[in-house]
Amino acid sequence: MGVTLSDVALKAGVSRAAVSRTFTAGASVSAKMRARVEAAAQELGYSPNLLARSLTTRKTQLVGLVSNNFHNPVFLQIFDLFTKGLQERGLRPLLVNLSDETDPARSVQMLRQYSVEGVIVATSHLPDGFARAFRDAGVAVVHAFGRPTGQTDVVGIDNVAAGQMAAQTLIARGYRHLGFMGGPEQASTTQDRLAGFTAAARALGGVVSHSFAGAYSFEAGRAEMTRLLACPRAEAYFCADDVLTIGALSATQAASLRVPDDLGLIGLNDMHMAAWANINLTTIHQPFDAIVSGAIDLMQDRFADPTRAAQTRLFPCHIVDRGTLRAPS
Amino acid sequence: MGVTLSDVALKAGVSRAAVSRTFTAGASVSAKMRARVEAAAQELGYSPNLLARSLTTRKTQLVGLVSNNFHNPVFLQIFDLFTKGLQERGLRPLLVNLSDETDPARSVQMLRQYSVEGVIVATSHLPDGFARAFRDAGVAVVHAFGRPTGQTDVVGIDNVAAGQMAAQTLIARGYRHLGFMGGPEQASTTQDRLAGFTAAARALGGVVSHSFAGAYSFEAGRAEMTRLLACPRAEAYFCADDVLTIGALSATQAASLRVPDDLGLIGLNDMHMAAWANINLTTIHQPFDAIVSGAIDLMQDRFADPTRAAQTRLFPCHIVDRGTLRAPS
DNA sequence: AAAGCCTTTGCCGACGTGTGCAAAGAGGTG
DNA sequence: CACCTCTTTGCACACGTCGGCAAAGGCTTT
Repeated sequence: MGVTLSDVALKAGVSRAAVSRTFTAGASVSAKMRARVEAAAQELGYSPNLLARSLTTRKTQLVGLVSNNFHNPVFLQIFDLFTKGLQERGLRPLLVNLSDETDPARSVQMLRQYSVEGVIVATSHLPDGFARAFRDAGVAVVHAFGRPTGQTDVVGIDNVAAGQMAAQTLIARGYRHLGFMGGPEQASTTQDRLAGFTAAARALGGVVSHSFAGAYSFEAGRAEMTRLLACPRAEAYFCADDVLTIGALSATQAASLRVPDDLGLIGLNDMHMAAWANINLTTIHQPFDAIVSGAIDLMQDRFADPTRAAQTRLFPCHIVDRGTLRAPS
Repeated sequence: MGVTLSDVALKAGVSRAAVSRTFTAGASVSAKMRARVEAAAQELGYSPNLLARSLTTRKTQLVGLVSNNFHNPVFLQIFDLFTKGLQERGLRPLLVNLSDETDPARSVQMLRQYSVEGVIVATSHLPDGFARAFRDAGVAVVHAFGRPTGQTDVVGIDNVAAGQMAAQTLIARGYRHLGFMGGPEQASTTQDRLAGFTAAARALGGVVSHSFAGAYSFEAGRAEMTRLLACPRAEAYFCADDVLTIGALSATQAASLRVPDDLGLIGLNDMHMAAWANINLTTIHQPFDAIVSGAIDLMQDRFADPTRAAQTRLFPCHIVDRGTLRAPS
């Protein structure tokens, strides 16, 4: 257990440097030497210790993958894409669960202790000082699904535009009294989507009301819609997240209202579940694959040039028509 | 960037060893020295490089968290529990997505190169030679949700017993013609649940048929149930996974059958979604928290004693009654 | 065959940290 | 004050790897 460079060198009867060179890309080794070393390595089952290597190369290939939302099913898709994308590029994700109890500062310190080269934060809300702490330490940090600040690399969608798109779609389908159901009020995604939605709806002659669910979760969406249905209600609602929308849909069905005839619903994300036949949500598709690979690209760009200015990459969304909105009139 | 032991030692005017000792638990340092070093470290923003440390201590605190199922929403719950549990104990999960394209052998090599101390495989099917490769390398490996083999540490449930429980429950509710819908036929979980289900049902005078869905997914469950409903059907089905059950439920509703009056359904897992009001699945609860912390315990036990015999820990399940099965007669 | 060039090889000193060992210091006892 | 013991400190080496440097080797050219 734990066969090293020296063991291989000894076995092959060559210097340790020769072995090192056969395992480092772009080093000068003759074919004969390479074959000899590889034979010995094979026999001993050697492969280089990446942690020891990182000590001299200063490259760990380690990346922090940080999220605080392990409840919204959409994040499983996101983790899937990130892990695959990182693996393809030879990077290794160190997964950090930044749930409410855990102190962000501790996570920052931990990731620095492990010499991660980059950090991807997949959260709508970036904890205070989080990005700065990494920047100061020379660690590339990319905020996926965040709000552009000019200070940090951000990849995601234009949430204001997404809100506008929702409003335009509802108006185009003949709804006039519109409602917005957000997630937590302080979430930047909620704020931006609301701003775009309200502005566009008013510009098109719509009437808008809004409210917030306590979390981006099924239960919160269901509870909030249950509350809304007790009052005079809008004709259609834009819910700022699919899982929220599914909750709202459930409340609507419980109230024996028919969707989309009695009430229209449009979500945002187009997570896999939105396409399930018993859910069948009309929703705004968020291009997760583009966002994820864009985030990794941006991180690698920063590896190459740590001093470049912060960059923002926003990808366009589009409507996916299913069963919770009536057809265009 | 990258302040080291030497920097702190220089600043504090002490030896490097003194600094090292202030940051290693259980080392002999006077209070005065500790204060002095900590002040210097604080000022410089020093914290020890864990990768360099691991070179001498041979402890990385790194753990591989391996899964091949990033589609079943239940795994988000599982990742949540694992990341929290590992973090609490000072261990760091390196997340590996073992999807079909990626070669298991490469993942093994990668994890060994990063000197992980342990590997948790959260999959019903363990790739061939996976466990052995780690054992040979002296890496603790625990198979969560696996089938006991005696070769590897396994934590999970008794799937045969779970199948029996499903059968007993259906019989007790007055169903007599029973169906089993598994996931992929070669999955050990499917095989064991089927075996238990069939044996118990027959012992109680039930009549059993069975079939398999192509995957543990909504679409596969829906497709398989759609097929089943075209033939003479059973009175109630045990679906070997909640997400499969939800697919089956969707197919049943599409066929305008009422659940549980026309058809009974029971799932397995009791994932969060099973409790959603518009799903409301009667299902067998799998105690994920116990399984996850049991898996971490077993891994740490093996850190302490690498030579101990392989151990199996199975936790009991229980029925959670909701809306897809009629009440006991 | 000698000279010149380019490739390949080995030596040695990093990288940032832990730890055994011996020296130095502190504190108590006679 | 001398002696002993226990704690604290510093020195030096080790962990597994990379890479600069110079020596050695191979090949072509004159």
